[in-house]
Amino acid sequence: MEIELILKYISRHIDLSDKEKSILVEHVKVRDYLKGQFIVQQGDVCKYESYVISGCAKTFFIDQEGNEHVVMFAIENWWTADLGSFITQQPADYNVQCLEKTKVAQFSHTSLEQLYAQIPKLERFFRIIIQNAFVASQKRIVRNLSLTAKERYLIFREQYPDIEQRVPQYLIASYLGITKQFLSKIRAELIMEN
Amino acid sequence: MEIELILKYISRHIDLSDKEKSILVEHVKVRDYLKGQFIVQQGDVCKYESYVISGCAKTFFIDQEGNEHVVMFAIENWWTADLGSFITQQPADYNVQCLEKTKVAQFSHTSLEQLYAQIPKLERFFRIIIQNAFVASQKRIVRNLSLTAKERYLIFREQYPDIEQRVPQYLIASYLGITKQFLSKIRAELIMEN
DNA sequence: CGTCTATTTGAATGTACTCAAAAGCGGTGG
DNA sequence: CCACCGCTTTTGAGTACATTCAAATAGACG
Repeated sequence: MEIELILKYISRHIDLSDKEKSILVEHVKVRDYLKGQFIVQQGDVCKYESYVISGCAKTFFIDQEGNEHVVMFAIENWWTADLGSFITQQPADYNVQCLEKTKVAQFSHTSLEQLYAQIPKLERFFRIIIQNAFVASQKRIVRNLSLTAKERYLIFREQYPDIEQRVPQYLIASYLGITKQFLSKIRAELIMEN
Repeated sequence: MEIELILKYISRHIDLSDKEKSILVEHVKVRDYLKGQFIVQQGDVCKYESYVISGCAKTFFIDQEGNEHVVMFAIENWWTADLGSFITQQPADYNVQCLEKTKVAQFSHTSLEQLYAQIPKLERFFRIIIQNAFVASQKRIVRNLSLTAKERYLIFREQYPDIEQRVPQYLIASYLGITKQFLSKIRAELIMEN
């Protein structure tokens, strides 16, 4: 069953007894989204932390000029949410929208607080997950500051080959912080070079 | 005593009994650094998570071309470390260097693991701290992608007025991802505008 | 006062952007 | 089967934001 997947994933970081597993399962909602549906909408409070079982979603926001900026992608085994909104229960800055038919396991804010109380080890689990996410986020900042668009694209390609193949190019450009036209030119250059 | 400060800080997020406080204190090392000294050096394993009691430090790295890039600053009540290195106990990517005479409270990797075992609530504490750091990090990515240098500088100024006054301008330029000359020109423009 | 470091200013250049238009590509219906 | 539609990607010309290099000022400290 698909819920086994998330238990297995959590068990990579902490040990769970059968009882704890069943408590967990009670608090998880598995939900299916169609391509184009929103898991989180800018302005709404982010109700869930969502673990992607299958499919793919983008986190993005629209700036003052109306331009879309992709903050991150989430595929299988990734977490997605507007964490800032989830933590504070204030309106979200970001949208999370499915790019494919997507199946997620969701924890609500109250469920998660109850789970933390009943299974304190989960604090550890999420600490580790977020720690890793933070380290990755810092690395991305560093790359954005020190590398050219071309170098960033090459790193993205080798780091997320799965994502590159599943997502339209203009969204990757947005994630990299460049225009779709410029990414196209970078790609043309790369082809020339070989 | 200065160690009270960190206990007070931790108590903002979790309740600690007197016994727990004393366990904590046993595992914390307070250490003084002079201006210019390194808390972490690129290539070494990052041994401590350091909580800044007083003073100021920069996290930076040197790229292939030999240019310095400031990743973050840490002042009073901030944590600093190469977290990636600390977690994995692999060589650090970053340097942490004091910009002033700096007093920190340090947790070693083994101390922290022992503390997690003895005071599981600390998992919660660090989860919360890192969660907030992650959210801030994501926001910075977004700003770097969607705003001009001038806008980013204005936000930095209002967000970290303390840091701006204590740190040389060329380091702020580096943090913002621009050259020192360009920051100088932005400042000239801003003065014109008023 | 002189030296060292930090900041400012200016000119030439480069990287990435905007706007506009063309080409490619997948699906749908005649 | 091909023609057309909508959407994505490519190409080109002109522009803007930020950089490099060089030199001049300004500040800090002994």
